[in-house]
Amino acid sequence: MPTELPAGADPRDIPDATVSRLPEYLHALHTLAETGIATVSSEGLAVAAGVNSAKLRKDLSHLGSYGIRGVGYDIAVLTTQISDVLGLRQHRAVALVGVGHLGQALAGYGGFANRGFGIAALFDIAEDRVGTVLNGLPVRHLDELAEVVSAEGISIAVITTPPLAAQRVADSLVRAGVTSILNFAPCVLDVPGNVDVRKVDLAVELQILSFHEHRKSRNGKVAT
Amino acid sequence: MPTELPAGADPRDIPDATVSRLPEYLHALHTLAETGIATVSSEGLAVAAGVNSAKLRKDLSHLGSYGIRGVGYDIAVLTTQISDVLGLRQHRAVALVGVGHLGQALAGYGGFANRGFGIAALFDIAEDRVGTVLNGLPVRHLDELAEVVSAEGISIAVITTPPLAAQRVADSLVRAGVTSILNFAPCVLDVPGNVDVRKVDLAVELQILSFHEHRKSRNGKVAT
DNA sequence: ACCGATTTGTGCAAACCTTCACAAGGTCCT
DNA sequence: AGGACCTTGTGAAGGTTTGCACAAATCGGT
Repeated sequence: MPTELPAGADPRDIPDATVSRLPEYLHALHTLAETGIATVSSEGLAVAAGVNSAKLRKDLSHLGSYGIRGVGYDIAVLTTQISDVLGLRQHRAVALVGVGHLGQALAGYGGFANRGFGIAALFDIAEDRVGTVLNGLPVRHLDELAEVVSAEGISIAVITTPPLAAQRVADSLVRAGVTSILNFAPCVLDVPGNVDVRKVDLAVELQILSFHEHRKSRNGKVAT
Repeated sequence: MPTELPAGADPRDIPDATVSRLPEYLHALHTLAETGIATVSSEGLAVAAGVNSAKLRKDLSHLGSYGIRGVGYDIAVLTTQISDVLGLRQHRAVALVGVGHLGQALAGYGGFANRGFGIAALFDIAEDRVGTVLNGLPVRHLDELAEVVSAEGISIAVITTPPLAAQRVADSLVRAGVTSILNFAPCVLDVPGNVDVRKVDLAVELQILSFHEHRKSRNGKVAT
C-alpha cells in the first residue's frame, strides 16, 4: 500500500481546532527536516510547534495512525500526510483583490510560494493601478475577474480592499466561482453557506493585546 | 456615579473567547453610531458583528449590566464601556520592528490610528533602511530600542522581521520592557510568562482555507 | 530470547464555549 | 392605570476542546 493513498481519515471528521493547528505542525516539520533528522517524537514536535504533546498526538490521531511507538513520527511520512489532508499536494492558485499597501505587501510575500500557494492574479479598480505590473504580475481590472478566475482555475481569493468595497468584491468573487475567501477588510462579509470566509483584522489583534496590557497594569500583584 | 467609573467587571473574569470578540463589537458600534441612531438591540448589534445574539448578550453580561430591557443598549454607553475594558481609553504607543514590505504596509495602515493605536517608532537593522523616513517616522536602528521604548512608554510591539531574526528581536523587546507582542514572523517565540504573544501567519490562514476547499471538492454531494 | 526504556494512541474527566428558552424588567399605546 | 409587546440577562443543556494518565507497541542492549 503506497504512502500516497491515505487510509481513511474522512476530512469531515477532523475538528476545527485540529485543522487550525495542522499548518503549524507542517511548518515545524519543514524546519525539523532541514536539520537533517528523520524522525521526531510527539514531545519534540510539540515543542517546535509550541503546543502540548498530548494535544499534538490527539490531533494527529484524527488523520490516522502514522507514528511508531517507541520511536516517534517519520518526518517525511507525516509531512506528506498532513499536506495531503490539507489539500496542499495540488498547487492552489490564489487571486488577490485590492492592490493597496497591504495588497502589495502580500503580493510580494515570499511565504506563500514556499508553502504551496501562488498568487495567480491581481485585481484592482483604480485607473492608475490597473495595467501596472507587480512582481511580474499585471494588475487587472475587476471586470475581468470572472474570466480570469475560470481560466486559471482559481478557487481561493484574498480581499485587501477598503471595507466599503469589500462586500461588492465578495459578491463578484462568489459569482465568479470562488469558494474560499481570506478577508483583510475590517467588515463582516455576507456570503452563501457554501463559501468559507476567514477574517484577519490587524487592529483587532492589537486591541486584544491592549486588553491584556490593561489587565496586567490593573493588578500588578497577580503573578502569571 | 458617573459612567466613567466601571462598576465591577474584574478583567480577570472575562473569558478569552469573549475578549476576542469585544473588538468586533466595538467596531460594529462605531459603524452604527455613524448612522445617527442612539440605541441598538442585541439582535441588531449581533447581525452587525456577525454573531449569534445570545452569544453577544452573554459576552456583554461579563462586563456588567449596561442594557435596558425592552429597549436595547445605548450605543455611546456601551462603546465607552467596551473601550474601558479593553484599555483603549488611554492611547497606546506601538513599536514596529522590521520595515520590509509587510512592515511598511502596517506602518501606513490607517486602521490603527482610527482605533486608539499609534505606531510610535520604527526599527530595523539594515543599513540602507535605518535613517530613512516612513509616514513621517524615522526608521531607527534596533540598538536604540531600549532607549526609545522607555522614552515613549511603549508596551506593545509588532514583529515583521524574517523568522530567523524574530527570536532575537523578541528577546530585545522583552529586555526593553515590552510585555505584549504581535508576531507576523512564521515561527514560535519563546518569551517569559508575563509577556503575551499573539501570532498572525498569513500562510496558515490560506492553508486552513485550502483544507476546506479540499474537503468541498472531495465530496460534492454533502450540502452546506 | 528477554528485559527495561521509550513513545504512541486513547479513555476519561474537567474546563470551556455555545445555544436555547424563558422569567424579569422595561416601554408604549389606549 | 392597565395590558400588549419587546428585550435583556441568565439557568440549564449540549457540544467541543484540553490534558492527564496509562495500556499497548516497539526498540536496543545483553
